[in-house]
Amino acid sequence: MTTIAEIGQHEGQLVTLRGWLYNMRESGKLVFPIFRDGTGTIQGVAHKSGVAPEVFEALKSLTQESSVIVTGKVRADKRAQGGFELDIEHVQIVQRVPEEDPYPITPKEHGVDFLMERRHLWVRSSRQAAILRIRAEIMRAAAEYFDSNGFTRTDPPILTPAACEGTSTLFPVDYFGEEAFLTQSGQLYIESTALALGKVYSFGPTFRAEKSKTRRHLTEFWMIEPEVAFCDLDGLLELAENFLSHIVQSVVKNRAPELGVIGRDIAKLEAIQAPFPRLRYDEAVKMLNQAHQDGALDHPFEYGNDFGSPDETWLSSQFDRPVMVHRYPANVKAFYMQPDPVDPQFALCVDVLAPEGYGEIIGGSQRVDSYDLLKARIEEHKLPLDAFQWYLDLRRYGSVPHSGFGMGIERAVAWICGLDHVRETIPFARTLNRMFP
RNA sequence: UCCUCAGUAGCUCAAUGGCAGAGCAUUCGGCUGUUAACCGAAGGGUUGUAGGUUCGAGUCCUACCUGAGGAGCCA
Repeated sequence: MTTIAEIGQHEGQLVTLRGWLYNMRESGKLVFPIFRDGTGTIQGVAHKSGVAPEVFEALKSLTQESSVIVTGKVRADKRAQGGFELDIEHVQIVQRVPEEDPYPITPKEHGVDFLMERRHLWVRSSRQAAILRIRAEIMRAAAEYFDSNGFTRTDPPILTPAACEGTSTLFPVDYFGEEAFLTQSGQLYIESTALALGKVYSFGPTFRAEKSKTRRHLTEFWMIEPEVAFCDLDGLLELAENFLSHIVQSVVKNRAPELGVIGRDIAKLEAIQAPFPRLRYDEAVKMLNQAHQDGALDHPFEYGNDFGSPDETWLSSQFDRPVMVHRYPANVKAFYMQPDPVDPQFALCVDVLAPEGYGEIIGGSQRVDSYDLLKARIEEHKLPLDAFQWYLDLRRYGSVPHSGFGMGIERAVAWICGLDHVRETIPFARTLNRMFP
């Protein structure tokens, strides 16, 4: 018993594979069934004269996605896509897909709606399977980076009593007759574990009931968030660039075959090495205004605003590495962000924009550490002070400068894989119009 | 919530207001090296729903439904 991924180690040997029929071509007394087993695909070959009659008939009768156990000899062949072919000797059909109800996803083109409606089957295709393996590597490497750099993983609750930021829309749930919400970020909770353990991170699903209909939005997405005590904005920028470099280089090193399957330009990923370019908000605004004058952007940028989606897309396409834009105007950013002591109009925050036009994948900041300022901010934003008393405790008892960021896994996967929509980056995407399957 | 576009065979798409079509998939037949194989044949339709205009509507009009792309908001 072996797998297609390891087939190269068995050249000339008789092996048994367990899997499914991916596609089949025939030519007279020859059949070319292509098998997949979850680790890859391989083409089998059988001559009518070379195998037992019942084996040849069984192969000819196979329908797409029928499950099989197939035995054959591994042979290197220049004509084969993976370099190897299987000379079939025997096949056992585990379950044959009936032709009156054939597998619906053919090797030809399909529309988005059709495929999303059959996402439970679509994940079997080579391309989707490769994306899911790369996603898994990104998640593994992300956790590995923190685990091996002195961080402790502390998981925040998913059911929460109130909004963390008070702005985004939350999904309400009935909690024994009281209203609770699905978390939209673990940040406030890991600020408290950071003051307990020093360097912490959280990694889990988050939920936002925003009615966003774009290629960058899901209502349920995974976020990895580090939070570090005694860390300022400069320390956070360094953390972000080292973290991202580690993830991308891990994917290049460990998932090269999958990057090949999806046709990703590996040279672009190899260039993702720290340090990353850093831009103050002011400098970014200058670039945007110049771009508008040059006709690259339709609308002039108004100083003091947050960047719009087209602005981010343009900015991020100007660099071959992620660009870190820092010190936005404080009034367009969240209430918990520390003002810059040099000029308090600006917040000590950062957005990391992925290159090739992918835009924001990380948002973070140094947090307000003064009790009085944080309390004033909560009141200014008309947030319920009572609900934030526990959060204010973190500034009552041993407050220290601390910083953290959040990275959306699906946006990172979309960028690293070069995809044009985040719906393909998660096994079952939850979007504004789709909760099925 | 707003703007734009789309909905015809299982799938991807055609059809000037005038006979409902093709490729792929499926079934049958042919082919001893196919690479989204190819060649021949067959079956397969309440044109998203409800109204309206017209001698005649897939096509024009109205409303609704579903989906897609974008804006805002965000990761």
